[in-house]
Amino acid sequence: MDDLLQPLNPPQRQAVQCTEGPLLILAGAGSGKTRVITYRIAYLIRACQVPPAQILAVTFTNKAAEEMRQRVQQLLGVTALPVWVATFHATCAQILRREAAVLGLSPHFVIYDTAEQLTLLKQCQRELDIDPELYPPQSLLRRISTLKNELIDPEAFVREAADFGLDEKVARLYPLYQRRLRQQAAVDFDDLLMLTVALWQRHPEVLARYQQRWRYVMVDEYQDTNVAQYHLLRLLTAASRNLCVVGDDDQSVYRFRGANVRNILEFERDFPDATVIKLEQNYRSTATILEAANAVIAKNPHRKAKTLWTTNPRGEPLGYFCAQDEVHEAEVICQNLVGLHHREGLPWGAMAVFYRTNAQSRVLEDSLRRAGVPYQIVGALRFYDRQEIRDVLAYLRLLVNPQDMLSLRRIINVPRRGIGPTTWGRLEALAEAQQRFGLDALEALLASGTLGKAAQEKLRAFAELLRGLQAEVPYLGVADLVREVLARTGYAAQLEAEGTAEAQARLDNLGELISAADEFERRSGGAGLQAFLEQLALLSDQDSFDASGGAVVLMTLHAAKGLEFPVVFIAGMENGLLPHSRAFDDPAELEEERRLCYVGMTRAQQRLFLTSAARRRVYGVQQQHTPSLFLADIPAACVQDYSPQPVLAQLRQPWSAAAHFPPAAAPAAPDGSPYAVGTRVWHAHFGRGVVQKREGEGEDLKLTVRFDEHGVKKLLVRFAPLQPLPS
DNA sequence: TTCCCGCGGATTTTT
DNA sequence: TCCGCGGGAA
Repeated sequence: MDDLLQPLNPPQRQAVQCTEGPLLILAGAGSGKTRVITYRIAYLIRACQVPPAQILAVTFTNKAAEEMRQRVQQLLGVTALPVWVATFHATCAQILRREAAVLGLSPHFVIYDTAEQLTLLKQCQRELDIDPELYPPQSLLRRISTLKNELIDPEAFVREAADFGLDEKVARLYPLYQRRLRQQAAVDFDDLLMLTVALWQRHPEVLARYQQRWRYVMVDEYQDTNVAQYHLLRLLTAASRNLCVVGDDDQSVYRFRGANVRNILEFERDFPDATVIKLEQNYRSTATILEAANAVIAKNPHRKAKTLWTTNPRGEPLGYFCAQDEVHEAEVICQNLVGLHHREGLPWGAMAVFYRTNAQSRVLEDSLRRAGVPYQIVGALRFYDRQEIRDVLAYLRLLVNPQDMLSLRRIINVPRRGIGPTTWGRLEALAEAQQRFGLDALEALLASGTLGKAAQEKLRAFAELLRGLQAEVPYLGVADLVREVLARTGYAAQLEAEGTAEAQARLDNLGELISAADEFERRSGGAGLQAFLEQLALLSDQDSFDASGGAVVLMTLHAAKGLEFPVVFIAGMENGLLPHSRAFDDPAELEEERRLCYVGMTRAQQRLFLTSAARRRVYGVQQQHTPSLFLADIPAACVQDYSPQPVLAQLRQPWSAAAHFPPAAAPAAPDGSPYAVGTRVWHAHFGRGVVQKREGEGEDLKLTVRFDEHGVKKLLVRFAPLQPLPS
């Protein structure tokens, strides 16, 4: 057994051998945390004789899960292993399907993604006559999502919600939204977690089954868990107490999604008998890269004390370049990629470019394409978000769950079959009146004889089409079902008839969908349509990343978490972008931006390049940007400034305004007045704020301002004691 | 019912 | 800048 643990350093070995009771592994970037988890699983099985089926390992992405399984199997020299390795969401989805009956949920429920949630919420909003201008659906949905992540169900919220403002609206919307979900046998991402917690809390006998089934629980990326996930873990391990969590508070970057750093910071309070092990030796990066990253993250208050060190060589200094604008920036990055590839023989796939926002990828893409550099973008326009794919998937979902009104609505007139809003309105009214949904409602409508002759005939043909497809489900594989849908609905024929390049691209994408279905069938041993759809719904952006590909990788800093590359570029190192402009209002947000920067820097093994642009087009508007304040924290000895006019030295001066204030100057609106959207302002009563919106002009200029302390106000410039802040 | 046009809002990050 | 939605006309 000792030979199994041979490759581990002392703290790693200690972590692996500490198998009983609560265990917190604080694993710094590049300290071999994945290795510790995989060895720990192998050790439990081989040395402690734990049956593999009693082990649960939770990861953040499906990809990470798959990799972990492979590695454990490799360690143990087996080709299959009944260890449960999956994401929280996938695990909960499985549990909910199995236990659906107890909750009064259909076991064939569909999982709605963000776009579908938004569609449904907008419907509810219209129904309740809540003005989308005053209450943007996005904000309402975010609020509901937060509530779910905090395990506050509609009933509870209605009891405690404020009776004014956004929450008053949410208190009306949330119950309706939830009711609509259930009517069509749908759940959203957050429901997966919230419902599983509810299931376990209300049905101790069900919980007991899972407690016995999974006696050893391991969680990766614990810093990114939210309240719901925290409760899931507490419930599940209440009896065994064998909970091992691995994480790094410095890499917590999903606060906006409800992730709660508290979980990791207070693990020791939650589990007073917990063992805590720190992994502080970094095996990934050069000493220079590590020193630079350490210096950046050191500025954050509220961290667990931790000092990463390495025995790796110092390596090259970091490179920094301040470009004129974003096009120039992209070109410089591109030239360097080409240089590294041709002069130093680095494979394209060894290099990655990170950025803060997806919008930044476009300019980079243009440059790379022109230069003939092969690249892959991770997560930008997801394959499964394409219209044609979503259309076909809507058909497939309807076959599994005929109650799904959202999918029905999506495809009832796609391709065109002359069924318009009037008929749909009838269907919706009937659904509400008779509480019958989806195909069921459709057939009730047909039977009611209230439709006109033409509408009746069209609808009948459509219902027949769906019933026909439904009858095929038990007999056909997933790929064949996709082919059937494409053929029988006339979807493929319509695209072929179009004959445009765009239509051809869509057809190609659909071909790829068929391949994906084929692949799924092979790998899953014919698991069926429902499993296929579920896998797609829970796919993450990172899952599309092909590590073996010989292409430069482009992705957001968030997507980069957990990966590593010999060479890393971080573009857009500017105040307003990294840190993002919306983070300047809130110290906690600013800390998160710093962590994001740290995550990006620590992905690099050999070389790290940082770039910024002095001017940048945002929504087609030119903006002046100052270099990121994070750059000032990198020790001078670690970085070389290659800019035509070096700026780093100046940035490090403590009196440098750029290091403390975000935008360069108060931007002026096209009409020359000083209150452009985004301008920071000072109000005699409300204090500091940011202009959100302008209405009217001249004398009547009205501003919507979000104040740091007093929320959103509408002000008439003529009367308000207001002045723009210069920077 | 469908198509077209014009306007407004978005862009932070995502299981 | 671009996309999506809503409203109005054919």
